[in-house]
Amino acid sequence: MQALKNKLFALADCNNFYASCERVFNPKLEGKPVVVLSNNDGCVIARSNEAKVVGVKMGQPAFQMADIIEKNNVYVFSTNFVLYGDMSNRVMNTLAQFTPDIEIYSIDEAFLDFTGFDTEHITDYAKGIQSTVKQWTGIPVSIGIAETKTLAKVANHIAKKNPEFDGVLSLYNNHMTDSLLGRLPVDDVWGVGKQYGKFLMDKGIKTALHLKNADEKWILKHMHVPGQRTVMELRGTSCIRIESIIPDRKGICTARSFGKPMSNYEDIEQAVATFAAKCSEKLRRQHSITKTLTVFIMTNRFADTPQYVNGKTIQLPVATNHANEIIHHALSGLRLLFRKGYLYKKAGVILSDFVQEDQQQFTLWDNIDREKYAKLMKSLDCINTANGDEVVKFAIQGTQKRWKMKQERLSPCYTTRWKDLLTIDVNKK
DNA sequence: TCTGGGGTCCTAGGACCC
DNA sequence: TCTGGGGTCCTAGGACCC
Repeated sequence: MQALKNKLFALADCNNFYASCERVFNPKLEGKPVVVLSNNDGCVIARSNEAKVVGVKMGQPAFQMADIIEKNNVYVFSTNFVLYGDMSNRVMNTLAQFTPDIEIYSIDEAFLDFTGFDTEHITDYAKGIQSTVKQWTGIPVSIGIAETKTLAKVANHIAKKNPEFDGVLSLYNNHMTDSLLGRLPVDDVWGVGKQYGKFLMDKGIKTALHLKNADEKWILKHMHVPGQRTVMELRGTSCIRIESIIPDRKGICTARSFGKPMSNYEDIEQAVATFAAKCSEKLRRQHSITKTLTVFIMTNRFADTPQYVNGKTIQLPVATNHANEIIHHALSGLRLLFRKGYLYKKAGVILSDFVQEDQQQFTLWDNIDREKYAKLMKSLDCINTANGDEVVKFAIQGTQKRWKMKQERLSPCYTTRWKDLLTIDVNKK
């Protein structure tokens, strides 16, 4: 493991990101409990602080909290990924102004390389970033600073949870570090999940400080290389660098639960064709072609009805990213999988085993005019990028979408759809 | 009635080779 | 009777992240 010398990292993380996005264009939500639900309006995936206070739990199924919602006037939203994606771009573009090297780690988080920055005034610098992001995008962020990414994560976590820090905390040369680590439960450390968290607790390693001081050999034995790296990082030795170039995906998956159970083959066929088309589009975006495709279908595992879960993996004769071929193979898999008489709840398509587009290997018997289809795909992507998803699509994808997910509480696409643009009455007081 | 979706990395173990 | 040792590749499964 190679240690990186004299590094300084910041982690900027948006507070309750999806809930905050809903608030930006809907000021009446300010100070009110707001929650955002997963696809299909299933579980809670984001909560404003006020929603946390009234007892809404992360991951809780929506139907189990009808009481809390009613009693506390909780505002509930379906996921609006178009809005969140656009807001994320705005936040990331703003953050990028403040460092030469940024790693967009997730939709609401970025690592910033602060190496070589003036450490004496680093907290003020971060406060400047925080207020700029708020002013330019309306999104509140918290920023943690430290010599390693893991410690920057810790700093961010503490800054977010303790109001006295105003959302910015630097652990660089901070004599409080160990006492703060001593108050942080071990499973709040980045890289320690549920399983390892429980395991460590059972062994008496209950806090981040315990983990920092744990025996390295023992950690290596039980938590392997990633665990060892976490311990090193807690000790201030940087092992995880900034990855500013987004690597190509090694697998691409599009899967959805249906809005209601489906038994009809044609409905599921339309859904699978749509997922396959979506996968191929993601694949083209990174200029890859795929050699392997998996299609799967399943019934509702929570329901008291006959269960069926199955998948089919297909090796493609020639690697491709053309929608027509990917759809064709997905549907031939589906035909083999489908059994009559079940109520299906979810289906999906997974692509794996990629090579670069320009490394295409043709076979002797390939009689498809690939150049022609490549042009077709280019036009298709062009039109859909300019005019919105699925403006042009394949007939097999259907127009009814009886399978479509439930989104009963969708907010407008304030920033990406002309008709959803807000109008402001300047005369009104 | 109602329970998300999309990724990554690492390890162990089996098959196979010389 | 006795059954090496080292390497690679692949896959399944388990852990993690958001």
